[in-house]
Amino acid sequence: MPSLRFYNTMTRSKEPFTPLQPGRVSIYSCGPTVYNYIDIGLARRFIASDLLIRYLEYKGCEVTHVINITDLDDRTIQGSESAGMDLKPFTEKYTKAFFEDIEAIGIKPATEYPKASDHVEDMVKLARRLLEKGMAYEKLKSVYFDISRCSKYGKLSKLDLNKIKVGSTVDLDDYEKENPRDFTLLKRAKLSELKRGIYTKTEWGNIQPGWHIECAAMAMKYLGESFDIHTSSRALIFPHHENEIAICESLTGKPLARYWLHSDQVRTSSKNVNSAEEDRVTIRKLLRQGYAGREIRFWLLSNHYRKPLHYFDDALQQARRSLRKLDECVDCLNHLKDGQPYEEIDQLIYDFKQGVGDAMDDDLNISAAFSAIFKFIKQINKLISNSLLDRTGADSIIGVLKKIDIIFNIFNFEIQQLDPELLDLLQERTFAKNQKNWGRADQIRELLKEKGFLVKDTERGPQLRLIK
RNA sequence: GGCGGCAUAGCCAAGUGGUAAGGCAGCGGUCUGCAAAACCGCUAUUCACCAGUUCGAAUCUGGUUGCCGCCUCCA
Repeated sequence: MPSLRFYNTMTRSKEPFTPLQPGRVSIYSCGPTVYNYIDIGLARRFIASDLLIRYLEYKGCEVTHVINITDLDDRTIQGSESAGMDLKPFTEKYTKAFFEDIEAIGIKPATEYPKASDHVEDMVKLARRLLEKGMAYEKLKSVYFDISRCSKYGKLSKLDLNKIKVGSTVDLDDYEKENPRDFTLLKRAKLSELKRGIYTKTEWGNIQPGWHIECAAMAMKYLGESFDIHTSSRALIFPHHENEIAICESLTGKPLARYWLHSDQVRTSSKNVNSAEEDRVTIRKLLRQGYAGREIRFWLLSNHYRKPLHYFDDALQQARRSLRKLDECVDCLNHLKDGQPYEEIDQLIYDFKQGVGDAMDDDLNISAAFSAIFKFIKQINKLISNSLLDRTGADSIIGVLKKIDIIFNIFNFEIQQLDPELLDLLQERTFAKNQKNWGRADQIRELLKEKGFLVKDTERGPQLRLIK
């Protein structure tokens, strides 16, 4: 895949992408912490990795994708306590919700979804190895990573440890580290956790694994010591990914991931979405507001993954209207009967595929790819309105759109099956119209609207469109 | 204080040296009993500002201004 290039956070530049094994790509994505419903910020992260995976598959790669489920950490423990639930049913509830939500927005299931709670032993083993190597130390029954022993620490975030402000976002008094920059691998379980039975017994005492070692353990267990791509959001570069790298690479001496792809955040009125609870825009909330999953998907997809995406009131409405344009064209193609064969059709299709491929090869340039799609749609519409397309041509176009939609999953190719009752109403309206009984015709139009259908009078007779 | 990102039409946004893609909105037209939808057409002499390099700059260099993100156990 010489033409495919990704922006690698590690090198801060676009690099040609070549997988470790030709034709096979291994990807790890930081997963959700299952203590709440996912919001659009988190959803965007998974939309970005979904686009990446779909494009690699479109290019013929076999992709192994691992998304972890963080079901054992401070948030889930606290969340379950406030909810008055045991940890397991609590996290299971939100894990199930997570799967439902990503399915609703058309995200392909990952190959594996390892849970942190099932891998504590692997984490303890990692900590043990780090201690043996002298990369970690135990203090007051917690195990910390010793950053001073890791010369490459900071290579991903390019932070100069001597210049950062320590303690600006964390209360240092809570920890007994030798160096405030060291991070926790295993931390001593709290009294409340011991009472609830949420702890793991080790040679250092009863502990809770830290977040960084969770991802480190699961990534290496499922994808090996070195894999192709690590995806996540930019906000996690420091300290999370830096610490993951520190843990894994000081044990293996190999690069954990060869490419680091980070998506940017979703912002709501200049604030980070992960702010106050009532400000959180969850996928569930949007679905309840009547937006289709595919509309949410299209919107989340609509800006380049490395750029911030702004959420505003009309954003989803705009996405809906854009999709309508695509649907309308597919609808026309589906119903096309006559017309002249268009001789340049193969060239048109070839150029279109080329346009989309060139755009996506360049670090998944979605704007340029969508531009190519809408330009193509416009050309097709023109052919249709000039009767320059025959059934065979229409079929080829539907074929290429279906192919391209492997990447985007935004088209709707379903041919609508209408209820006979609706068809009767439509027929009655046509009859009324022929009788010039406008009152009755408009009345039926209203009635159909109440049933959720819009009447369109087209050249090939009246059509119904579902209002979503 | 440190590190990084961004600035292109009413809004979103592509474009890293050759004369401004695309979407939404707007306007004009076709169709229609009227609508709606759809389709067709139009809509930035100009890319935050100032200077420089160049035959040529949104694109490169220096500076200025404004906005945003991250900075240790919070995912």
